[in-house]
Amino acid sequence: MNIQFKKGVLELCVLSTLSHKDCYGYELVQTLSADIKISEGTIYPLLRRLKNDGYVETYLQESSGGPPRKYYKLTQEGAAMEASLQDEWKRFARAVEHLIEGGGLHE
Amino acid sequence: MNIQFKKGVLELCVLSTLSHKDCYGYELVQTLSADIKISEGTIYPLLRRLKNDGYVETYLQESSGGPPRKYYKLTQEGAAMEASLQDEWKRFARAVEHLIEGGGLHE
DNA sequence: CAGGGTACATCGGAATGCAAGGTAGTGTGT
DNA sequence: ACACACTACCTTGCATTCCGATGTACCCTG
Repeated sequence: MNIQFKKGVLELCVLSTLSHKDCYGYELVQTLSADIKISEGTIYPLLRRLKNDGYVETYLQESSGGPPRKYYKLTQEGAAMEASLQDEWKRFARAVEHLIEGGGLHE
Repeated sequence: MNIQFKKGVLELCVLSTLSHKDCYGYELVQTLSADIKISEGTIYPLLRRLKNDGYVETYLQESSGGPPRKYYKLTQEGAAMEASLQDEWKRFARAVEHLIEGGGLHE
C-alpha cells in the first residue's frame, strides 16, 4: 500500500471512527488496519496532535489483561473537523477520478 | 485543498495525463491545476524523479513566445507504473470510503 | 525599455507516516 | 521460577513529498 496516499487521510479515518464510538489507541490500530494499515508509531503522535488541537478528549479505563486504556472521545470541534475533512476528501477523490479517467480533458 | 491528500497522488495524475499525450512541465501545471492545484516547485522535481526512474523520456521543442519546451513522454515502464498506481489508488479510495461510511465496522 | 506572460529550475521549510526501540502489566507453557 | 507472547502505552530519527520563494531567460506589447 502506497504510504504517501495515507498522508492526511489517516486523520480523517481516526476522526470518522471516533464519531461512531470512543476508542483507545491500540484498538484504533487494529480496527483501521483491517482496511488501511496504520502503525503505532503513527497513531500515537496523531492522537496527541488531535488532543492538542482540541478535537478529542481522553479518559482512562482499567483493562483486564494489560495496562489501562486511554480512550479518545470526539469533541464538538472534532465532529465539525470530521465533517469538513470528509467533504474535502470526497471532492478530492472526485477530482482525481476525473483526471485519471478523462486525462484532465473536458470530455 | 488539503495539501497532504495530494502526497503521492500527483505522481499518478502526471503519469495519467502523459498516458494521453506528451506534455511539457508548465503545461502540466496549467492542466492539472484545473482539478488539483499543483505548483511549479512541485512539478519540476517530480518530473526529474520520474525521468531518473525511467518512467518518462524528454525531448526539447522550440516555442514561439518563450524558451524551448521540454516535453515528457511516457515509457513502457511509465505506462506500467501508471496502471499499477491507478489500481492502488482505486483500492485505497474504496478502503477510505468504507471506513468513513461504515466506521470500519462490518455492516 | 519596463512589464507581463511563458518556461525552465533550485532551495529550505513544513507536514506526515514508519520502523525501531523502550516501558509495563497480564497470562501461558515448561 | 522463568521465558515468552500479547496487550497497551510512548518517543525518536529518518524518508518522502509538497509548497512558497527565488532565480534565470526568452518573447511581445505599450
